[in-house]
Amino acid sequence: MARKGTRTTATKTPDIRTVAAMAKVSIATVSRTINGSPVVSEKLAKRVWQAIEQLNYYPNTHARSLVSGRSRILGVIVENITNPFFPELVQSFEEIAVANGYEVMISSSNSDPSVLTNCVRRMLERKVEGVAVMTFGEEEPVLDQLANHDIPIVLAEFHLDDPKASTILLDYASGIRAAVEHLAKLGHTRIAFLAGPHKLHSAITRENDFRNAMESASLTVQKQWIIECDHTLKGGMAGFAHLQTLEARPTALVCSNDMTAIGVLRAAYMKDMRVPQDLSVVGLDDIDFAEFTLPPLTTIRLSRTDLARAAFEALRQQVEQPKQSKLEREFLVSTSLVVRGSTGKPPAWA
Amino acid sequence: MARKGTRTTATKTPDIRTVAAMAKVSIATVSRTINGSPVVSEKLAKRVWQAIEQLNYYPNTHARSLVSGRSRILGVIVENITNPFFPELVQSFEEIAVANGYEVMISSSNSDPSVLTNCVRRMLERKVEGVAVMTFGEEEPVLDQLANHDIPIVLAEFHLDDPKASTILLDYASGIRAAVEHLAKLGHTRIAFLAGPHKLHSAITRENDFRNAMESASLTVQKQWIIECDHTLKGGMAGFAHLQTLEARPTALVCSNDMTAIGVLRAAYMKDMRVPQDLSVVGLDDIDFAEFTLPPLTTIRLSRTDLARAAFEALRQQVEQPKQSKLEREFLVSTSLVVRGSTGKPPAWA
DNA sequence: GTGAAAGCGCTAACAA
DNA sequence: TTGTTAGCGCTTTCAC
Repeated sequence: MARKGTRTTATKTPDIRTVAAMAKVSIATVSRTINGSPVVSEKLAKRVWQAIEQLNYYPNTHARSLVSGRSRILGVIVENITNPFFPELVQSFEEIAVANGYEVMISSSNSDPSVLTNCVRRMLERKVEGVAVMTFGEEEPVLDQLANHDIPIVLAEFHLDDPKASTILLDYASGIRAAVEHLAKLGHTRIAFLAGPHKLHSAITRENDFRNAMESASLTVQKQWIIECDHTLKGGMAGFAHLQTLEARPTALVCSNDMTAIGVLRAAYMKDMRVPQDLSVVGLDDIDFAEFTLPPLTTIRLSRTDLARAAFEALRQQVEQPKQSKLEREFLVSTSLVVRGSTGKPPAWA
Repeated sequence: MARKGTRTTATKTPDIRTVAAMAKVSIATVSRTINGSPVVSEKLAKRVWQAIEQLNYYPNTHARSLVSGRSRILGVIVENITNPFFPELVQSFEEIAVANGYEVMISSSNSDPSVLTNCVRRMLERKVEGVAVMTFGEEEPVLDQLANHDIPIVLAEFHLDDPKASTILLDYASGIRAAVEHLAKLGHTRIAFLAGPHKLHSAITRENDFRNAMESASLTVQKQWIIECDHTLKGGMAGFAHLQTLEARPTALVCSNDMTAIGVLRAAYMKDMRVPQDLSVVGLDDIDFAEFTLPPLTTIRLSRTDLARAAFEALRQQVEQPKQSKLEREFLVSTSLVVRGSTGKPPAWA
């Protein structure tokens, strides 16, 4: 094989045998060298690495996975990668995973159970070693599928009573409290909350956290100022419009997510209301775009990097040294306030 | 890894033998059934599918790839998935690929050659059947790597003289011409262009297309109104600021990308200039956020769906029936104008 | 420390 | 039409 001056002729892709032949060792030695086995003598290892380089050889991961039983692939399921919340999450997860020698398989569920089922199937076929389900409330359909296969799984805000399953808890309370305190310090007392859809577990949590934060700040929550929106731009616009119909109006607004806040910004702009002079607005998530709105959005940051790190850590632990204790399978990700330009003192009339 | 006859306890994940045993057929029949071979009798096929379902069996793609020599994985390299241009591209590509029985491996180069090299290596190890390099101008480092491995590759706006390489050409001209005509029709004659960094091939193309469009519209291009920015928000703000220092000012602005336009929007807002009353602004890309700016951005849409479709098609053709002709390896993606709220009549003073 | 050889789960000849 | 069998490229005993 190693004949004829090892130039890049139109030969076949080199395999472990090609390397072994060129380095004049057995394929076992090549394998050991690649996998960093300490028993290989330096001399042979050097020859092997040289051959590998010269042949431009890459080990075939399929063969590797097949024989070792480990694919070193982790799956990530998000609701939709075009939702601005997810790209950064995916990116961080991938970086961490790759740095730790894992490959990542990404899929969007598009909030469609059949799509979800299908992408879990694909992941199972590729023999992923663990799956991070970052869909925030559409988990049910995959649970059985995954659990049946005894694969480690980590869920955001969802508890699964299975020793292979971990949970990531999001601590919205701290960020929401910081937001309310920030507003209170500016002089606001009339604070409204544009909630998310009540079918979402996380939306309800956020709303409750808001109530608690108000109480902590000795502020009164007006029932009519808590409005259920739907986490979209249009929802935010509608929420704002509804608030405008009220006799008594708030001077500040905390929104259950950034898109809602951006909707408020737009609706206010169209009504010639100035933010923050006439109305202060706070978002939640800190999507990349929050910094580019007019004015830049003050928001409660939910760090996607932290979330990704927690998800990866949860999975790795389960893969490498399964934790029996339920507590050990729980991870907490916190939130924090990012003050930008959409909050200020309340208007004079208030 | 001792072989223990054909055990079939519920503990281990079922393999093709398990299915064969349960369906009382040979593993070849199971394989044929799964792969839709027409020779299998209905009766046996039914038994096989039943066993598959009952066992919750998923074929192991690693074994499949190994023996068939086909991984059915396509690689996509983007510059950075958190760049708003890419998520939709990735999403579309994945949808199309999955619908056609391919899996997708996504990687970000982060504009770092060593990261890029590393992710190509990982793709090669996973034996991808083709790679779409959507980095728009950072291709060089991967070219040799990929070309040496004789793998189909498709590049955006980059020609590679290799029978395995296809190119996607982006027709900015049509969209830019539409934008200039739209502006001209509104009454603008004083139109500036905030260009991208000249090191980017595509930025220069866009600038030239703008000049041509102006000429076609019988409008004069003022040299001082063509400003090299850097495709970022800050760059757009700086470009706007520079324009303000000029004696003669434009009434409308075409930007080389959306982020630049958004920077202009912000800078104008801070200077209390109203868009579009005082200044009309046009972007390019139509990132998801363009529709959420204040005012919503009129922009030249570069369809990521079309781009994804072209990239997949190029790859598939090369994988399934390689095209020799250079022309057949070229794909064109066009652009179009999306009129929103950031363009209007020129101000009275003009 | 090194090599020979037995499979990992599957597909594709080739037989029957 | 169905079954038998030889590998795909690699890791991992087990000898030496």
